[in-house]
Amino acid sequence: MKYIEKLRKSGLRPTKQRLQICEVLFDTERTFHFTINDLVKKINEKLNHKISLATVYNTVHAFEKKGYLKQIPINSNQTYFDTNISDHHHFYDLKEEKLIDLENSDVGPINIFKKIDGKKIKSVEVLVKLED
Amino acid sequence: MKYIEKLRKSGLRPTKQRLQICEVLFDTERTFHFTINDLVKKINEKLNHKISLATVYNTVHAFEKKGYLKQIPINSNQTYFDTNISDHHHFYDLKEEKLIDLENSDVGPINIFKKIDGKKIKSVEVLVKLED
DNA sequence: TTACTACTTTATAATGATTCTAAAAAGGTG
DNA sequence: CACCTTTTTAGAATCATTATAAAGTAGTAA
Ligand SMILES: [Mn+2]
Ligand SMILES: [Mn+2]
Ligand SMILES: [Zn+2]
Ligand SMILES: [Zn+2]
Repeated sequence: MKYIEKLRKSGLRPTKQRLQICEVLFDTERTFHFTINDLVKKINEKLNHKISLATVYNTVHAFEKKGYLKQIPINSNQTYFDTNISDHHHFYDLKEEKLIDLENSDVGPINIFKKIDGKKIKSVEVLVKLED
Repeated sequence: MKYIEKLRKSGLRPTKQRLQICEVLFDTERTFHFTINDLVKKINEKLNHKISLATVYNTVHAFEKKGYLKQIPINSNQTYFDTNISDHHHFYDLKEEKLIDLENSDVGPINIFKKIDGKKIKSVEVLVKLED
């Protein structure tokens, strides 16, 4: 399996559950945005059995910490994650409640003129809210 | 009181609780960011009695709907609000877990080249995460 | 293979922010 | 005041997320 090495390199044991979650998350044509609930549904569809909810949470957080997933800041009662870990921005369709990627070429360069002493910029994220 | 008219114009009855919350939120030198919990603490400090939690939630949401408060999208278990309703962006200090305003002059113009059919841009918000 | 240890999974309970409920209180109007 | 609507409130309910702790598994070295 191609994910075994990836997990080992990260210091994560390649367990059955983690490998199966890798398949659901990363064996896709396109990247996508999801909540934990979305992911549990995908797992139940793709596999014919369940992975415990605690494991799904644990795994997603482990993957996020290792940089294989990104969390998207958005006002929702649920946390949104992204399998697209490149630097990029988002549309948020308020009616559909769906995120849409804005690739870097879709957004002009962003200049931040203000500086805070002793702090470095870690990331710059743009959220563009869409209405009808 | 200066807030009575403001509330009346919005179709909100100027109740004692709403006026007191107005004082805590808007009788300040500077705008600020807060969670519901922060606000409850401020109310308990400024006034010598409590306003029920449900009323604080109701009022904040009513004010947000009327445009007197903004919600700031951020990854937190609590919802952050802003008394600065101008178009502006934010630093988020990851260690302090504090928002810092970026005025429009602190950020260069932002160009979004992508369009989605039938959708209009409602807002563009930049979140700049800071680390040490 | 076996034994050992650390890590992982799991069911379940706990937490905590937010929302709901429905009855009491207060505002607006005449 | 009398009437009606809106608002407040305490408390319960909801629900995403995290914690717990016992059972299972992976890695490793004898
Ligand atoms: Mn969802
Ligand atoms: Mn706070
Ligand atoms: Zn994305
Ligand atoms: Zn602000």
